Amino acid sequence: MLDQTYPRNLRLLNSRDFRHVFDQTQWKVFCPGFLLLAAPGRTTETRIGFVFSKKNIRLAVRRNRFKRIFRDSFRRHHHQLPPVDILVLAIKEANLTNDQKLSKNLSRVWKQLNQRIGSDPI
RNA sequence: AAAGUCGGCUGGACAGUCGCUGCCGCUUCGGCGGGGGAGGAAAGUCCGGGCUCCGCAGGACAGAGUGCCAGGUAAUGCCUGGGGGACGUGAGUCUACGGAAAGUGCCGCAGAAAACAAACCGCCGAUGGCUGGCCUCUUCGGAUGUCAGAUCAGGUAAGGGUGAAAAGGUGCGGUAAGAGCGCACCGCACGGGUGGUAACACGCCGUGGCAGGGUAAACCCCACUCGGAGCAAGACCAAAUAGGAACCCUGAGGCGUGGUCCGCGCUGGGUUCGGGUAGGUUGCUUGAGCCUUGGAGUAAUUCAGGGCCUAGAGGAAUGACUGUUCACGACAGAACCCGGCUUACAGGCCGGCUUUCGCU
Repeated sequence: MLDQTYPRNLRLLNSRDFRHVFDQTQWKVFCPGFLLLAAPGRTTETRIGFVFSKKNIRLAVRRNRFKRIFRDSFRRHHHQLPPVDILVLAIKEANLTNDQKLSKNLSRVWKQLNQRIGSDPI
């Protein structure tokens, strides 16, 4: 049975975690509307965090929705990924995408991230 | 039935699988099970409170807000009822609704004139003058009277015309023509009376021929209200590092220089305490609460009895997928909590009332 849960230790929890990813960014992956930054993990787990500003996604409903789609996809795929810390940034084009497009893109995104890490190891 | 108007409700449903989260129970501390988990606007943050801290807010000035009356409320700029005004056949809707007789500013175009009024066209020309006819008188120059004409002085504001607005309207009298000039009725102002808690109303009485443009969401004047900051408020626990205080120990110590000693240079260790950063706990959901029955009140609301506990996260949960189904699903996500207002909103449902038409 694959581990598809999403407990607390798979999330970036405080500003130190976030600062770490920003300062130590080693891999980047684009996804329409979003930019993923990744850095070597500070723990033995693969972790994820979000920076969605009101400036880029105006409605709170849409911000929540995108996070949930990301989180759900992440909990299904995180077992494929090495222990890195991932940060998802929303950019202005996030307004142009929608739920279906995003969830479609995501399985490709994880694969792409895995390749980047494989070709440029820690 | 159609059109309209006012008010209220609702905001896909069901099942399965995989997740998240706080609560309860069990636990071999790995987890397992159970039952909770966004809104009518959670939104804008525009008002009013509770709560917390600063503080103790007395006066003056400034500033902001409110502005018909009564009631409701913890409170309000909100709500309910009432009054005035405007709109609509009507149900109803709208109303920032104190003061223009304290002062200042502004008022396009048109028009003769836009404010201690004035007089373009028009009307009149009684009165004073001018010209002519006639009567009477005559000192033969004229004088008096009367009639007519022109309209010089002048009178007038009814009519025309301009405008949103030009010193109230209609009628009769009056006059040279006119005019509140006089009178009647309507309107207006003031005083009184009656009704109403009051705003205010009156087919009531009296007095006065009669207020003198608009604009105060322009300045302003008047009356009333307002201490400041906000849950990142505030309270508690508290590493590591640096620094501080007190006490104790050492000062023949330790480190450096040096081959070693002397010498020279620099100062240490321990315990406790308070402040306090990261971080954690709390504030954090039982409340001006919801449902229901009955009473008071036109209503807002309130009183009494019974029942219920209904999100509480924290880089921030409430989601994803699959199937069935229907009217194919709008606006939109809690962040200390309430009461309002405002704005957004696919559909659907219910009720009151009005107008028109049809039937009995």
